[in-house]
Amino acid sequence: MVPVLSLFSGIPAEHHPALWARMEAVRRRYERHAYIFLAGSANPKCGVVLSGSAELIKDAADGSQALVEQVFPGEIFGLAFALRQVAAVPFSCRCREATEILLFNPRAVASLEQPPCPGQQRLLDNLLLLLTDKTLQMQRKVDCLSCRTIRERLLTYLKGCREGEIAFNRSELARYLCVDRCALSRELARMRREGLIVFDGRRFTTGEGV
Amino acid sequence: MVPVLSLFSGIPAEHHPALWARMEAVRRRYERHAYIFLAGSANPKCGVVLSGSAELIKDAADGSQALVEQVFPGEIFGLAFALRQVAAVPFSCRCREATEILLFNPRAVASLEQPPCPGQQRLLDNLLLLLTDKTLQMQRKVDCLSCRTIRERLLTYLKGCREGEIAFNRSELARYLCVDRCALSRELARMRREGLIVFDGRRFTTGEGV
DNA sequence: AAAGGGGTGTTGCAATTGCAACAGTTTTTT
DNA sequence: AAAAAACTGTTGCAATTGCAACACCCCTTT
Repeated sequence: MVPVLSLFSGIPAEHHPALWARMEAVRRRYERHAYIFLAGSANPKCGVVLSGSAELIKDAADGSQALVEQVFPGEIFGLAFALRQVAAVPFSCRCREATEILLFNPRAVASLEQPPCPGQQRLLDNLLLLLTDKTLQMQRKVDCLSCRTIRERLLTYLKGCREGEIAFNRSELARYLCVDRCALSRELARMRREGLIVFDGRRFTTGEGV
Repeated sequence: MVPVLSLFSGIPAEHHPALWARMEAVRRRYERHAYIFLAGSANPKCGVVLSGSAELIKDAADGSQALVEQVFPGEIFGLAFALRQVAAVPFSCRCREATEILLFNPRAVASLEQPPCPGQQRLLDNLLLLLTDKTLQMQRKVDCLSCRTIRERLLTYLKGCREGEIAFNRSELARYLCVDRCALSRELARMRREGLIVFDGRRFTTGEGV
């Protein structure tokens, strides 16, 4: 249970059992390609990835499946929707591999109506930080999508990647940037030809380095 | 100070002064078109609009100024960036009119290192909800930008508007959807001709009603 | 009355993109 | 080993979009 650290960080282990109960936490296993929830679900729970990984998929009218984001161990998903008890989540959550998830009700953590458990305040604080990071991550995505050309989107995306290795394969990258895979491939070749970027598989280097 | 309600909701007025001190809150007035902060600023504070309104602007390489979002009385901005002490905010914040802002340090609210003031826990809770709403708002924007054609972007945007009246004028809408204003205008006329939507100024009606 | 600023709609043209069809590669399954 | 599935790159063509230039409207200022 190592990767839940960020959620429980700073909370002594002896308080965890009571908190789990308070959170209405449930542990679940899913197989590869299994759906944790489908678009349109009401009142989804919030999830933390314990092991494996998942992806949030938004189905478009034209049949394309945009990749909202990927979720890795220690990261959460669905927090905002669970807190606001949204009537219909706008995306589906699918496991990319065999995956273990901790589902819980964040409203129970935020609720001040019952007397707080030891550590609950700290848990709330951790939730705030996790949501903050999600917001920043989403902001980076908006930055990418705000660009009008594939080239700018790509450069903006690469600027946000510290390491040379990106988290997506080609078709995933196209779905994340919401562009046609073939057009992305064409533009990549063009940029390489112009000396703007160097890449091999998932490893990218821009002209400036980094 | 009515519109700050969501931030201070549920907290008795007698606790406000101590909380203000704890938050390092400062009240500021700005004129129309004044900048509250510029893109690239470090460690920005978080703001709540007391009166007036502001907009977050992202400057693109090509000179276009995308409209990240608008902020109205009672709403916050910059929360995630302030909480994470981001080194360079990716957008500027500019007042759309004469505006009063309450600037504060959300880290002081979230900090558990000092003994909490009365009401601080509730304030933290309110912050979490405000950030949640921002996240959902951002999610709607990503939904719009995930669409590849102006028509789909527009329909997605309109679906998210309960009332018939939208919050933007034409050029603001184009900047929000990250499309050329003229192309937007052209597409609007086309959709009207096809009977897809009816509109007059800021008032829109889609084929299905709503 | 004239001038300036800001918002809106129209349109021709060039550039970018999506689409589709295809081929090559690697990986997984049978 | 053969077959199937998945990923990647290429390219012609049609559709959409951005750009630029223009005209019109409304309002405020000079």
